[in-house]
Amino acid sequence: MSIKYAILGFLTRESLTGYDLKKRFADSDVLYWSGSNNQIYRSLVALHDEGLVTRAIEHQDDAPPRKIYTITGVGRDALRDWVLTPPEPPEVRHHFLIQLAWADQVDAGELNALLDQYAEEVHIKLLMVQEQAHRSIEDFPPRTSREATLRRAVAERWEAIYAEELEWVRRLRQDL
Amino acid sequence: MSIKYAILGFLTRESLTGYDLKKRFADSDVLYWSGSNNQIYRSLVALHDEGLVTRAIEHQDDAPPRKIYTITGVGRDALRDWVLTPPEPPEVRHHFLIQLAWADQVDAGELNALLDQYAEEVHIKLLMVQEQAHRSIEDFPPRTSREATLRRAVAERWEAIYAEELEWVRRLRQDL
DNA sequence: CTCCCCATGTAACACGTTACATGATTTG
DNA sequence: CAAATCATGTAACGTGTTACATGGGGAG
Repeated sequence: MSIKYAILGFLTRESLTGYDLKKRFADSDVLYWSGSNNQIYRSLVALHDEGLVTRAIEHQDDAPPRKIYTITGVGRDALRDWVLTPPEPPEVRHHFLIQLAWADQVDAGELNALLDQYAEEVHIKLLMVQEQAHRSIEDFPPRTSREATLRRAVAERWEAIYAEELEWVRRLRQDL
Repeated sequence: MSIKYAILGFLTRESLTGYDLKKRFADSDVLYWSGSNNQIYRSLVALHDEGLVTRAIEHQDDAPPRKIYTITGVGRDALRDWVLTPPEPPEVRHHFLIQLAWADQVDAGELNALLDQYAEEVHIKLLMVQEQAHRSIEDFPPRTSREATLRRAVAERWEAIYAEELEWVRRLRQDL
């Protein structure tokens, strides 16, 4: 369920090398994969085997050859099919709430410090997704007004997730 | 980062068998692990090796022996230490937002159907976490008022996550 | 001269899921 | 009689992370 479609998504905008894709993933918090070499290069090989991308090899005498991947018609169809697969609710791995659920054993000072630390972390995340949203719109301006609406909605949702988390933890801090 | 502490958490309330723990995980959406046999039985062996739990074997002639696990003092300390480890923001694997980001290729009818399906799924999740929160409080009433506050805060957060997701998708449906 | 960027990839490990395997007792 | 519940576990697989390995070019 899978990074492969995220790669195909990027390739709809432009042809890219594995290295380029790695940077795209590294720059993005909302695409939650680490984007490690292993995953990307393996996925590209698989996508190529399945005929969803083509590979152009640009030989360079003094450096390793650049392999530039381009999405195929079949690839575009596969991406479209994936977009229409039955949607699932987000999987939220909320470590901190599990920690809190067993936090009655710690003393008040430690608990406050924990909440403050958490608020700080969430705040950083919020700033990051906000900045990414701006950069994304600058770097890849939407081509249709519908795409603009969708992209705005996606960005808003990510911002709201962290903004609401931050409000919640601050409220809890007050309540205790 | 890890299921082992969730197991220790359950064991602070009562001694349990692997099978009991499996049910606890299966009943819980917020503890995001599947709670498969493999994970639980392996974790229990590891916890036992580390001295964080003790194992009492209750032999039964006609059935496999029940192995009842009890948390040790060392185990309680380990759990307490874990609760105080630096908190991290939630990891949100938001499949659907990735789908939406590339959804400009589908037609309006399909997109609406997709959003409706998604709203339905999220609604179901919301009902589930609400029901779980009630059951949890009935089955394991909090022992201190501080624990009650914490448990309420945790439950509220889970409900809010899905409630806000639902509002968001309904708003987007209107906007399109 | 060192560090970062470009550009490729492999190997080992950790984590998690599904399916397999066994067998008694209770419920419909 | 079939299915679910109790109770244990193993095997195979899939996914994802970290670390390893190589090597040229440019910036400070």
